[in-house]
Amino acid sequence: MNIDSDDTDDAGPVSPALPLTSVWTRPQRRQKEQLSRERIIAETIALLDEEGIEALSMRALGQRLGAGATSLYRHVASKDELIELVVDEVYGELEVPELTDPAGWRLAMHVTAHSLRQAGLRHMWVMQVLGQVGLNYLGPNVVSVTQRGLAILTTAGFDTEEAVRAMSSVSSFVVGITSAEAGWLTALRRQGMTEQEWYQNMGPRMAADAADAGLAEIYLQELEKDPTEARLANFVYGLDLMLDSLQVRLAAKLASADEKAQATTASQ
Amino acid sequence: MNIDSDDTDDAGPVSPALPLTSVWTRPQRRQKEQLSRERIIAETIALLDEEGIEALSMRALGQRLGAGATSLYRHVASKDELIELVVDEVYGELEVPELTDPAGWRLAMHVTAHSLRQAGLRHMWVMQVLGQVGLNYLGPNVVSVTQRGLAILTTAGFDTEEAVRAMSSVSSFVVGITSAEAGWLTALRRQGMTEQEWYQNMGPRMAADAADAGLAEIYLQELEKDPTEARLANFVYGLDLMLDSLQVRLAAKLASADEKAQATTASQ
DNA sequence: CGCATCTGCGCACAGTGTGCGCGTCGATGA
DNA sequence: TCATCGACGCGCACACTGTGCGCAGATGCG
Repeated sequence: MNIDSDDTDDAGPVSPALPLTSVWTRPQRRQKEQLSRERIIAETIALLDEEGIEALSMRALGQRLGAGATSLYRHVASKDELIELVVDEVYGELEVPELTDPAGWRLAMHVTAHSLRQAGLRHMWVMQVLGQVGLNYLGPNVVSVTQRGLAILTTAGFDTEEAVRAMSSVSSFVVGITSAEAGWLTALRRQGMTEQEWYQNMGPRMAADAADAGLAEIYLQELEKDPTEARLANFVYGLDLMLDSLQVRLAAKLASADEKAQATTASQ
Repeated sequence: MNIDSDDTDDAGPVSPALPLTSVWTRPQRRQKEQLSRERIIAETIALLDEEGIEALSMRALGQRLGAGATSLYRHVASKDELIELVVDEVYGELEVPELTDPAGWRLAMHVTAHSLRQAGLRHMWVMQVLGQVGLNYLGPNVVSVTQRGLAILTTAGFDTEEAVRAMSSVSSFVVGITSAEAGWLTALRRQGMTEQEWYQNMGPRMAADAADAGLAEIYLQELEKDPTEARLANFVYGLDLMLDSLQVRLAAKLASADEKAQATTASQ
C-alpha cells in the first residue's frame, strides 16, 4: 500500500539529528538469520568437528554465528548446558533398529554398537566429553536410545534386569574402546602424524629399552596392517566376546524356561 | 663441629648492610621442603582427590605447596604434562599379578580388572581425563601395566595378537564402565545428592512422561538395592561376559593344538 | 672467597566464562 | 496509524585461567 518498510526505510532523511546512523550505515540485523537454540547447536557441532573440543569458546562460536559471545546466553544457560545439548544431538544420529524377529537381536546389537562407534568417530569430541558428563543428564535422545536398546534385549528374551546389565556392559565397552580410538586419533592429528609414522617411530624407540622388546615387536606387527581396518577388527573382536556370552546365556535361559514349561504341563 | 647451619642461621648479625632482611624476617625457604617433581605430583593427586578435576589450577596447586604458580614450571613443562604424570602415577598403584600357573589366568584378569576399577573410583578424575589423554603417551607405569597384563594372557596360552585384542577389549570395558560410574558419582556429589535420593526423584518424573514408564520402573527397582553393590555386580557381570568368551576360545585353541599335535605324532 | 648454576617468584599478557544493563528491533493491541 | 511491550543482541566488566620473561636470592664448586 504505502511505504514498504523492508526495502526502503521510511523517514530516512526526515530525521535531521544524526547523519552518522543513516539508513545505509545502520546494520540490518534481521537479514542475518536470527539466533536460535537449533542454529547454535548446529554451529557448535560444526565447530567441534572441524577444530576439536579445545577450540570451543563462546567468543569463537559467537563469531561464527555473526553474534557476540554473550548473545548466546539468551538461548543457552551455560557452556556446560550447551555441551549437554550437542551430545544429545549426536545421540539423535544413532541407529537403533526395532526388533521384529526376536532371533535378530544379535544383528540389531551389532548395528547399534557400530552406529555408536561411527558417531563417536565422526564427532570425536563426544567421546572426550562423555567421561565428564557421564550420560546422567538424560536428554531426550539419550533416553530414546536407551529405551530402544533395552527393547532389543527384552524382546530377545532377557528379563529386564539382565537387559539393563547387558546393555550397560556393551555400551561401556563401545564407549571405552571408541574413546580410546578417538583420543589416539586426535593426539596423532595434533602432532600431524599418520599412524604408520607413529608405529615406525615407536617400535625402535621401545626396542631401545631392552625391557620393552615385547611391545616393540607388537608395534612392528601393527605396521603391516591397514590401521583403520585393524581398529575395526579389534572392535568387532571385543563386541563378539560380549555377544557370544550373551547368546549362551540367552540359550540357557530359554532352555530352562522350556524345560520348566514342559515339566508343569507334564505334571498336570 | 662448628655452627650447625640447619637450626641457627649463621652470620646473621654479622652482615651490617640491610637491617630489613634480618635473620627473622628473611623467608627461610629451605625450611619448607623444596619443590620437586615428586612432591608436586603427590600434592596434585591430593588436590584432585579432594576437590575434583575442575578445581585444579596451577595457582591453587602452588598455594598448597607454599609456592607461586609459576614456580611449578621449573619442574613440569605444562599443565598437560602434569596431568600425564599424575595419571601414570595412578597406574603405578595397579596390581597386576604375575602368573605362575597358566590356569590361574582368569583369576589374574579378575584381580587386574578390579584393581583398575578401584583405582578409578579412588581417583575419579583419572577416568574423566583418560578420554582426552587416551593412554597414548606411554608413561613408564602404563607401559609396565600393559606388559604385565599381556603376560597374563600369553602365558595362559593366547598368541600375541589375540592377547593384544583381548587385553584391549577388557580394559576398554573396565575404563568405560568405571568412567561412567565416576561421572555419575561426581555429578551426584556436585548436587549434594545420594543415589537413593536421585532414583526417588527420577522414577516419578520419568513416569510422568507416559512414554518412559519402562525406565521409571527400572529406576524404582534400583531403589531396593544397595547402590554400591549393585554397581559392583554390574561390573562383574560385564567382566564375566568377556572372560567367559575368552575361556571358551582358549579351550578351543588348546584343544585344536592338542589335536594337531596328536595328528602329527600319529602320522610319524 | 668468588663465581656459576639452580630455584622460586612477581609481573604481565592474552584469553576464558559469564552477569548486568542498555539500546534497538519486530510484533501486537487500540 | 501509532504507542507500547517483550524479546533480542551487544559492549563492558570481573574474576580467573595457563604460562613466558626477567630478576633476586640460595646453593654448590673451585
